[in-house]
Formats: sequence, C-alpha cells, structure tokens
Amino acid sequence: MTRKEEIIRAARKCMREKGFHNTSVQNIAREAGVSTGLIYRYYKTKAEIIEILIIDAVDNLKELLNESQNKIDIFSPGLVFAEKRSFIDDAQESISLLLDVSAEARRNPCYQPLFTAAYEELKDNIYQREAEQHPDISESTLRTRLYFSSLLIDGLVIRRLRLGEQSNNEADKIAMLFLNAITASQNP
Amino acid sequence: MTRKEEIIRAARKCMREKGFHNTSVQNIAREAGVSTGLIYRYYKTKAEIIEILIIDAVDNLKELLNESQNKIDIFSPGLVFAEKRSFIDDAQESISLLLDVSAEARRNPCYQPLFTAAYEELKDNIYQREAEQHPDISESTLRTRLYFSSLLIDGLVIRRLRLGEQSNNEADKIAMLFLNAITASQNP
Amino acid sequence: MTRKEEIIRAARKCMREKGFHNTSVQNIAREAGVSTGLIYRYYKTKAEIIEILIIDAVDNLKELLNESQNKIDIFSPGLVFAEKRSFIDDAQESISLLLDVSAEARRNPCYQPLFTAAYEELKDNIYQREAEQHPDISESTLRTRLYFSSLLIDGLVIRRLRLGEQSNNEADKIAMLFLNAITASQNP
Amino acid sequence: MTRKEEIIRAARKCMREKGFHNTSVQNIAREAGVSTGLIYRYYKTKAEIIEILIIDAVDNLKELLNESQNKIDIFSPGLVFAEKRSFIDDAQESISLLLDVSAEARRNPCYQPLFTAAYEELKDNIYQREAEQHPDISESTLRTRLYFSSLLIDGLVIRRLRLGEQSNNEADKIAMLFLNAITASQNP
DNA sequence: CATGAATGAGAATTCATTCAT
DNA sequence: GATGAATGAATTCTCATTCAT
Repeated sequence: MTRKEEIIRAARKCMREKGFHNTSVQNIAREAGVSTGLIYRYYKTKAEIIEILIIDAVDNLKELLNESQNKIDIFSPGLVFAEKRSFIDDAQESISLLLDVSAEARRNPCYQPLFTAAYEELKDNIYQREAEQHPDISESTLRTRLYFSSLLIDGLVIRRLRLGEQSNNEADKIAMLFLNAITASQNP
Repeated sequence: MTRKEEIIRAARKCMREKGFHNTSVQNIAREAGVSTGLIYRYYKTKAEIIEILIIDAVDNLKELLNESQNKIDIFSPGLVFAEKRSFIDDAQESISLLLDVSAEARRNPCYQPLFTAAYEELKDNIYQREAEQHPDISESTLRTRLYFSSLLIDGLVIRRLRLGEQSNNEADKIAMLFLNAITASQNP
Repeated sequence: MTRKEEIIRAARKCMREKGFHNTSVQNIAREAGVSTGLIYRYYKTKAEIIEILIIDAVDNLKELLNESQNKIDIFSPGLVFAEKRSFIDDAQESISLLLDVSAEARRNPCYQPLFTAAYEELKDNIYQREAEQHPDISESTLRTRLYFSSLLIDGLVIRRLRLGEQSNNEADKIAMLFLNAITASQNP
Repeated sequence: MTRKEEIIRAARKCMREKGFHNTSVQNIAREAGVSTGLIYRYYKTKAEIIEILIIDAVDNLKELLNESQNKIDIFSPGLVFAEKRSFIDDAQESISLLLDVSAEARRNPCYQPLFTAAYEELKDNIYQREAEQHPDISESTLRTRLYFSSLLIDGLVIRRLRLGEQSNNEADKIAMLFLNAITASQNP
C-alpha cells in the first residue's frame, strides 16, 4: 500500500470513528504514523481528502451493486432476506460516510456539486443494470422502484447510525415489507 | 418570549442555516441580540444548547403527530396524499435538525443516550395512539408498520435535504407506493 | 490610549524593528501585552493591520507637509538646510514603512490599489498647496518639480535604510544640490 | 551553464516574479528543474542564495557602468536622453532586487554587512572611472555628483516599481532636470 | 442580571532543512 | 552526485469559555 493510500485509509478510519468535523489533519497524521506536513505532500487540503472519501464511497456502492447483481436481482420477490441484509451491511459504511458529510454538503458550495453529481451517477448506474434485466418493465416503473428502494435503504442506514446495531428482529420484518412493497406495486 | 427562549430560537435558526459545526456561540448571541456572556448564564455549555434543540425537535414531532391524529389516521389507506405531504413538510424541520446532529450523536457520549431515549419515546408515543385507534390489529403488525413508515419518512427527508426541493412529480408516485405498501402488508 | 490603538502601536513597533514579513501576529500580541486572539477582535486579519499602517504613514506624511508649509515653502531657494533636514527625519519613519511594504505591494493585489491610491492622494495634496503659493508658475512646472523632489526624497530615504545613519557631511552637499537643482530649473 | 548557476538563475527568476519572501526553496527547485535536496548540495542555506543574488546584482551594476562608460560619460551634459534611459532600463532589474531585499538587509545581521560592503564597492568603482575621465574635477565634486545621481536613479527605480511603466512623458522632463541639475552644479 | 473584552488551546497550512536510498 | 519523501516548528486565524465591571 502506498503512502498516499495509507493516508486515505487513516483518514477514513478517523472520520468513521470520530466524525468528519472532529477529525483533524493531525489526527489523520498520527493514525497514519506520519508527520503532519506529509499529508500535504499528497493532498492539497483537508477538503480534498474528504472529496476523495466521498467519491470512494460512491464507487464502493457501485461495486457492491455490481457484485450483488451477479448473484441476485435486487428487486426479485424471491430474494432471500439474508442476501439483501448482507448488501446493506457492506453498503452501510459508505452510506454512513455520505450521511456524515451530507449536513455539510448541503451548505458548503465546495462539496455540494460533487455530492449531487455522485448521487446522479449512482442512480443512473443502478437504473442501467435494472433496465437491462427487465426490458419488459417501463422506465417510469423502474425509476419509481429505485426511488422507493433508495428511500428505504437510506432510512435503514440512518436508523442504524442512530441506534447502533440493535433491532435485528425488527429488521427481519422490515425486509419482508420491503420486498412485498416492491412487488405489490409491480403490477398495479 | 423569555430571554432563555429567545436564545434557543436564535440557536435553532443559526444551526438550520449554517449547520451545527459552523454555528459558534458568538453567532447565536448576535442572532439573539444578546451578549456572549449571557448565553452562559442560561446554558452551561454549547452542548447543552444542542441537547435542548434535540429534545425540542422530538417534542415538535410528537406534537405534529398529535395534531395530525386529530384529523387523520396516518396509516389510513384512503388518506389524501396532500395531508401526508403536509405532515412531512411540517416535520421536515425537526427531522433535519436530528439528521444534522446525528453524525455527532452517534459518537459523542454526551448526546448518544439522549438521542436513543428520544427516539424510543417518540416511537412509543406514536404506537400508543395507533393502538388506541386500531384495537383489532396486533401489536407486532402495528410496530412493523411504524418502523416501515419511519424508514420511508427518514428517507424522504434525507432526499430533500440532499437534493433541495426538486422531484415533486416523483414524490407523487412515491406517495402512492407508500400507501400501497402499507396497506398491502396489512392483510397478509 | 484604547486597546485598538495599543495594538496598532505594537504592530508598528514590531514592523519597524523586525520588518513586515518577520513580524507575526503573536509578536504583535506579545508586544502589546495581550493574547493572540484579542488581535482578531479588533482587526479582521494581519493584512488589515498592515493596510492601516500604510494609511497612517500616508496621513503622517500629509500632516508633516502641512506643518512644514506653515513655516516654509519647501521649494524656496533660501530655505535653510536644517529645516529640510528635519522634515526628512520626521518623514523617514513613514516612508520607510512604505518602502518595506512596497516589495509586497507591487505583487499582492490586496495592497496594490491601496498603495497606488495613497500615492496619488499624497501627490495631489502636495500639488494643491504648491499651486496656491505659486499662482504664477505653470502646472506643468510645478508637477515636474514635485516629481523631481519626490525622486530625491525617495532616494534619500532608501539610502538611509540601506546604510543606517551614516554620511551626514555628504547629506549637506546633497541638500545644496537639491536646492540648486530645483531653482536652476525654475526659469529655463 | 553549470547546475550551480542554473539554480541561481532559477532563484533570481522566482524572486523577481514573486518577491523574496514568497519564494520557497521548493519553488526554486521546481523552476530549476532539480530536486529540493540538490539545492542544499550547492548552497548551505536559502540565505546564502540570497547573498549571492545580492552580490550578483552589484556585479551586474558594475558591468553595466563599465559598458556604458565605453560609449558615454554618464555625467556628460550633452548625453542624449535615450542612452541614459537605456542604462536605467538595464540597471532596473538589479536595483529592484536590491530594493526587494533591502527591507530585510537593514535588520538581518547576516545580510547587513554584505549589503553595506557591496554599496561601498560599487561607489568606489564608479568613482575610479569618473576620476580617470575627469582629472580636472575635484574629488569632492565628483563624489557629490555620484551621490546625487544615485539618489535620482534609486528614486526612478522605486517609482517604476511602485507605478509600473506609466508616466513616460514625465520621465522625459525628469531626464532633462536630471541633466540640468548635474551640470548646473558643475561650475558654481 | 448583563456586558463584551479577554483568554488560550487548537485547527489548517507552509516551508526550510535533512537523510535514506 | 541526485532524489524527493519526510519532518516539525511556525504561522494565521477561530472559538468555547471566563470574568471584571
């Protein structure tokens, strides 16, 4: 792993543990085991590091979606819950970073466009794959499903962030509702 | 309005406009039209102000739910979309504050228990009222519905925060899905 | 003397002793006997302090010129040297600050306009008074004289800055040249 | 051009463009196309580089004077203006570096003696040549002329640095005054 | 009660200098 | 000789908190 990667890794770890605003560049340096100045050899500003973390999170989500697609159709009614559950587990880390940053992104003109673009890209990426797999379903229906699912996923992640890792039995029920809701709306 | 309340109101306005971390105690004082020192006569620390803001947000959500209940059953399948829409509008402000703060609350041991407690209280509060109105529905089903709805509401709020006030026609469709999903799961 | 004035005085002292770039805000604070943070209560940035120092220097030059005018005409051929000498002594401090800053002002877009404006103002100020005293001399001649004198004065100040307080006997000769040159060019 | 010379040339370019304090050793290395470390193989410190730049500037002035002497006597009353003008153009670069550095040189004990010595050497150098060409004029008169001229040249250079390349028609008039002043004082 | 001046620790960032390769 | 990664002290600026008046 290169120095540059080590620094990003350290930054990600700190941000995850202490949050975006409570992570100083010194913290990152200490975590990476390097001097403060070295951070700036590889990254122009702290904001650049955060940008990269955001982009990485989006890329990670895209990859996870691609992987899961190879095995399952995320909208398939018969999907075993466990598989969706594991997808959410893997995605949680990335989504939680996006959430941490979203309060800032909403107001800081430096992150705002990046943030919106990342979301659009992610949405298009998911839509493309769904469209290929369901040529018979109208675009409007597909987009609605995506929207609906993303609401639920965001909601799930927020809930986890807020409450920690409780409420697993509830999650089971939700998973069923999730699937049912999607399929119920399939042939209106 | 007392001095103490004015300060909280100023704090809420600042936090909403500039975010939690970008609001200084001096900002609040200026907005409230009082001196910096006075803030500390009424509130021990900045953290205490934030705690109160969180509690207020939760109280506000409870009130909104009580009001809406007087007119409508939030889970009624026949509910006109506009009414649910307006509930979300009113609740948005409180939920968005909770979101802004949630990144912090997850890690800061000073907010964390407060946060969890508030959520539990809110959940129980909603459950009580639903149970009174639907004595025929099992507790488990009711709780699942609540959970499901809260996920959707959180998701909607996040989406609004992230994207601003776009996508209204999509919101229409979502509203239908929202209702359909809830009712579809009602009589399995 | 107000705190604000004390800080400017401390800043002026530091800048004079150690130069513009070698004076840190901490230096100024220590010299003024206050904390670092207090500097920023009264002045937005270090650059603002420097701007004020520049403006003060120009104002000081204007005042010195006004004072000297009450007693003498700076271009009068019969002027005793001592009086011009003392004018230069008094002006030196202000001019030396302007010189210190001029290397920066040439390139820093934040000081550049301020600097040019100050110079224009000073030039106009001097011209006005000369024109009143010499209604018979053409504007062109007056302006040329001023230009010529300012070159000499700048040259004198630079020389002092470079060499310290040496070469007094030479200064005598120069003073005569100065006067002769001006008067020689008076009636061509 | 040796590596060592390339570095000095790069240093001069950077200092000229960005000023003395805003030029970092890294800047110089980049401009010279070498590594940071190499700078320190040839020069002990950044201060040493600046010393050399000062010495070079003085040498350059000496050379310019020697060249101009071959064609013209700088104090000759009949000298066409254009020739003096071009001398000032050529000398400007060196003089402006000396000015940039002078604020520092005044206070930094490391530059100060160097600076004074360089000036003395330059002055003697000019005096020698003038004395050879004007055996009839007394030493005192020659020295006074030199002093007077140097004041004017310094003044001209400062003015250019401050105002850029404006005021050419004024410069014409000044040139005449310059010559007149010198010659007027020649036979008192 | 109320003020707002004052504090000082801490944040982001820069840069002269060193040193292992 | 040559590289450029690495260091860490210094700089500008912010802000929660205190306290004399």
